[in-house]
Amino acid sequence: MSSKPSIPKGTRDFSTEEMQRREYIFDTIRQVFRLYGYQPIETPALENLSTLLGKYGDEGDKLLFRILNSGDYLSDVSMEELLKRDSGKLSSRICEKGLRYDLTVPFARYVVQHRDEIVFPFKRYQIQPVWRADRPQKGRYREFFQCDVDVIGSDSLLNEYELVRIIDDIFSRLHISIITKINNRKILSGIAEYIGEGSRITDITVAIDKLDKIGIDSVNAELREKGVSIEAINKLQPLLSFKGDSDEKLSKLEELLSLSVTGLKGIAEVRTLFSYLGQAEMKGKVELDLTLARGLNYYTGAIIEVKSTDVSIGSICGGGRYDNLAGVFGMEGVSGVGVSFGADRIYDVLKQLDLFDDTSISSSEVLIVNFGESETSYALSVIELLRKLSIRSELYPDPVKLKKQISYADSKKIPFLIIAGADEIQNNCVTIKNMTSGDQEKVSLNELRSYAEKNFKISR
RNA sequence: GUGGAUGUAGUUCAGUCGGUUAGAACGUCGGAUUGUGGUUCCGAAGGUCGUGGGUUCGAAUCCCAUCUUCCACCCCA
Repeated sequence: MSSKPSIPKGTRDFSTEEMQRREYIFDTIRQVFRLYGYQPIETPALENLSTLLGKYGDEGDKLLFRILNSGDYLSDVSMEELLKRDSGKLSSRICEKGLRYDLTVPFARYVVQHRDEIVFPFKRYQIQPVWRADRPQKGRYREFFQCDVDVIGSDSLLNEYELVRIIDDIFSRLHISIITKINNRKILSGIAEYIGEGSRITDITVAIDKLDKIGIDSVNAELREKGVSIEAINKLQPLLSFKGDSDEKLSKLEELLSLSVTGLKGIAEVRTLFSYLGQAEMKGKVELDLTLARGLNYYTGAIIEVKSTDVSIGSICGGGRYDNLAGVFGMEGVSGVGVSFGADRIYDVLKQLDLFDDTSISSSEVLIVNFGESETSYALSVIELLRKLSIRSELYPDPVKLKKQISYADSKKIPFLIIAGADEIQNNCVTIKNMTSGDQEKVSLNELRSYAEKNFKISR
């Protein structure tokens, strides 16, 4: 009966080592968010399904984890409904809550719900797990952490600029080289208008989003399958094969889309954004990518996606501007823009590139050897002193063999050992062993404080 | 949700055609060394062969189901 315990598919335990690395990622991201003036909020893991459903398209609705009502959840369901076995309908009768699917929709809900308390423009960040009932793969989990930054209540393109700047700042601090791809939903609308298929923008963008992956012929085949006319597809071809830098692409676009008000507006927005970015000292590359569409149907302006140049793992950060999201919750005319960092994928990238600095992940700076009852009070006075100096220290809890205590320090990468046995106590000193070099020296209690301040790392 | 691969000690992996007691390396633990780790030497422990059924005199090996992980779609961080 006692089978090994396990955790649900696509979820993970994080070891102490992994957590220290993850916290390094979260800390880096959080520091940068704060540096740019964003403030944290949190929202519940559970949302009402009415908040979540219909915001991510049909596909998204399928991937929502639904939570069974508590108590006698079938009490209101008739036998007739049960016998119909319509699981879609039935689930809406017996589930009224779901796990959040991303942080943007709960944020929109938060903004609408707290509109009277919020000072606009509202700059917030949010670092929390989200859940998707997706089939797991590498870099794809059912529970994963997103780190969102958004500013809501401002139309200014300075916000887009700021987000791209944050992206560059974070990834350069993490030493990940990236390419930030930028597009604009208005340009995509313009293109759809230009080829005479204005109403099919979603089908068109989803298809051309795959250009990189499946090639131009397959994209055209998919468009035809979706019912886009051959004439329109032919008209689209030159746009898909634009060459040159972002400026050149924009100029060519401007000619082609000269009759589309929306398209021209998108071009102007991208131009402005690139002119801001031109003044910044950026580490990573930024480019206009007309094939960047992204699935989410709420983007209305800028679309942003970040990829690692060294590891292929899908996007590690993505986002854009959404004018209508708060409108879904009854608050019109409030525009927002934001991006989301995928902490778990960033972890995978750092891991694969061997970029974690594991030298700083020891639990303690100093281990004090435990010799037994009669030496304990001496050891305790030493550890009190060290901790007062903000030096991470631990006393080995059991008086086991010295060999064992030293190998404990070794395997936990603790850099210093303090040995205080009968000899040291008699001479009012301690023996300090440097675990890296193997050297050891005697230091008197009087000098311990200055020795510690000089040689031991102080924890923040 | 569709299609395909995978699973053997804590870890990475061997395991012949279905045949006796399932092996190795690393790691762990003990000893050589009663106050000195990371090197060396000696020794030991550790397995329901993912799980459940089936075929067979006999199954890690063949068949079915199921779960996990991974891959390609779909979609996405």
